[in-house]
Amino acid sequence: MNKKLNLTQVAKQLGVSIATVSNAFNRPDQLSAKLRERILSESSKLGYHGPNLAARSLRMGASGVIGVMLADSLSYSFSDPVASQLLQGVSEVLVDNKKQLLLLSGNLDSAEQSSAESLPDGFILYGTMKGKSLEQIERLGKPIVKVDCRTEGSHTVNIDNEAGAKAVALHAFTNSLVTHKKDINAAILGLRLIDSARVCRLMPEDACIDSQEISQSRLKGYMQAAKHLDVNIEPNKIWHIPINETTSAEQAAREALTTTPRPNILLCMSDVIALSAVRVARELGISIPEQLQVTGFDDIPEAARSQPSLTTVCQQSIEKGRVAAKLLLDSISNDIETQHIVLNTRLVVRNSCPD
Amino acid sequence: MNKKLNLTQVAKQLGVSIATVSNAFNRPDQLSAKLRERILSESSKLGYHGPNLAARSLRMGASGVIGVMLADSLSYSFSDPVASQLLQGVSEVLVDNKKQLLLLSGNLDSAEQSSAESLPDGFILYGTMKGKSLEQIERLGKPIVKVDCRTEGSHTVNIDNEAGAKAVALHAFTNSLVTHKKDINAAILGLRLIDSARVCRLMPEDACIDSQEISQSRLKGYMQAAKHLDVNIEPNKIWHIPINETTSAEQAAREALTTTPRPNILLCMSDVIALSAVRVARELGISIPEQLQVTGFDDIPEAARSQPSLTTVCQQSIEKGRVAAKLLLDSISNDIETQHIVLNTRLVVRNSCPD
DNA sequence: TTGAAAGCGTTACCAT
DNA sequence: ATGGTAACGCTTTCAA
Repeated sequence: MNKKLNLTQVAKQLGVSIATVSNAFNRPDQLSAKLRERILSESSKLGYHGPNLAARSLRMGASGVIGVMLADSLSYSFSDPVASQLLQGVSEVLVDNKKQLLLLSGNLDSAEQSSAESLPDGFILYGTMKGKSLEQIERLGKPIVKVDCRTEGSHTVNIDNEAGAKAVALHAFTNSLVTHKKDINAAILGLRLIDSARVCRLMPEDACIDSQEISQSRLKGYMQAAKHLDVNIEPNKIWHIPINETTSAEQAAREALTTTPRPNILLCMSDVIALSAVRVARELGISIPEQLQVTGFDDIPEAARSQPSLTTVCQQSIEKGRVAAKLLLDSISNDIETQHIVLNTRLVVRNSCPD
Repeated sequence: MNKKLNLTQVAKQLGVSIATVSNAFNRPDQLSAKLRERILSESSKLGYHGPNLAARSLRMGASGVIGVMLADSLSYSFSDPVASQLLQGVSEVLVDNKKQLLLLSGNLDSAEQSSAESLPDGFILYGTMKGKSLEQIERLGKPIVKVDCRTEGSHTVNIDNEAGAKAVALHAFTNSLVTHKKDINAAILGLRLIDSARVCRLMPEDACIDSQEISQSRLKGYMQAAKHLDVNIEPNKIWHIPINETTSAEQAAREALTTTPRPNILLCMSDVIALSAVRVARELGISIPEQLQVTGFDDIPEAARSQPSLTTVCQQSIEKGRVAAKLLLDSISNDIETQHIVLNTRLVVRNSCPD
């Protein structure tokens, strides 16, 4: 087996012209079907499986590779159910369209990405980028679709966080008033509300900060529901959790559930947080939903499986990925005008907060 | 902003030589630190963020990109907790070493991958590839590390499936005999034991087939434990589940738990299956662990969180990914001799099958 | 530090 | 269908 085989050598071996071999791979219409068949099968036998990507993309200015840049570290993203679902949707569409998937993390210092940003024909940016990677990518002038990040200049795909949060809070509140006939004492377990690496409660001045769009929208939705029913939620009933993982979430839940008077409603900004809260409640001997109602956000698969199953807001993460990928592919090939897509959310009522 | 900027133009703009700019990016030692600083910052200002990957890798024959090829579809892999954990470990190491991650799926028909296989400097192959993609990749002559797939020619990273399965089965069996003082009536919910797309029981002749190495090893482990305690498990007590997802798993569990006499031990070849079985048991009003012991395999995060939590075999998926990635990087730079790494498993005893 | 030039594998265009 | 050739952007070598 020859280690390196290129078009020229293959053409020589097969006794045809170099252009013809190239055409066999790229433009079926430029030669007879028979010859094409022969070239394809023979060259495969020789160990040549198609044009070298680097050379081809250097020449053509396009690679067939799509870059997905994640605001958090790659490694964390794989462990996050919501990011995984997004990637699931994205990869579905990319595979269907024979595009490759290059994963980039947006939290790297600088030119740490070796220079891989130059390869993809377009980018999906998930979350809000911190460093200068965003700027670098934008300057490439290639199509970009941003997901879960509001912005003017690029295509965006978002969900209606505010409406979703409002709906689930309203459900919990009215449920408490009507079914359980008791006063509402709600706490909020919030995700990334302020810029701090620690679990902590908000201060009065934090309540109006616009740190991370998504969480602020959800908070706004909760607050609208509260206002609607004349419920009061003090800043010190709102926890900030820096990262969507069980350890931080459990800590916050433990703090929240050991304050007096103890909250009887826990509005959680993610399912991971809510499931952690349910676990802490069980540890503390608090019964759900009699003594405590817990709501989530996202509707990750585990929310339906867990016991008690979780009342939450379905945000269609997989579909979000599909939509983003389709939009990107479309704008790579068609030069369309900037789109801002907003997907609906849906309230999913389950045991942790039943009717 | 100029859309396309290359080394030559940048050099011209900065009034230095093209070689010097190249050196600024690739060989800090070839010029003064001061000049380098200036070039880096100035060129970034101009909108040039480093050499074009296609050109660079064409010239150098190396791209800094690592390909991870998954035997199942990309989209499925993102939904599978074990695959996600592997990717988590892999990406950790790759990021640390400033390598990029290109995802490829191994179940595509043929040259569907556009030709992206030519880009990576090396490959991690996860699972047993079906099509000819494997062959194609092997012919590239680039370093390959195979994970969860036994083979001679390449580096491999595996776990000791047999020992793990034997340990967990022994635990369940002795637990039943000693703690619950009852006879053992065990069924096995197996993953991909035969080549069929449907949930079904094994036939006597299936029991000795070598379809998919991993599952066969686990089956062998279970059988050794059974033999050791003089327990008999007929082929019709062994279910085949074609894919590691809850729907198939629930169906198999339902079948198994409605046979008479009803099994009091369910040995499941994955945690996803075991958690499904636990759910079905609850639906059917079967109490765990009194009436039924369920064991899993993998130790995915949800196994610890679920209620009842799951007795299982920890296979260190994240670490497996790390090890594979390190081995690959090592063999890319050092030309080492073929290694076959086997990671240990560990029995994790929890509520579904307590002491 | 520099300028010049070769060459990585491809595609696209030309005239044949 | 072919053979020839320029160009894609880069790295590397060599002599200056």
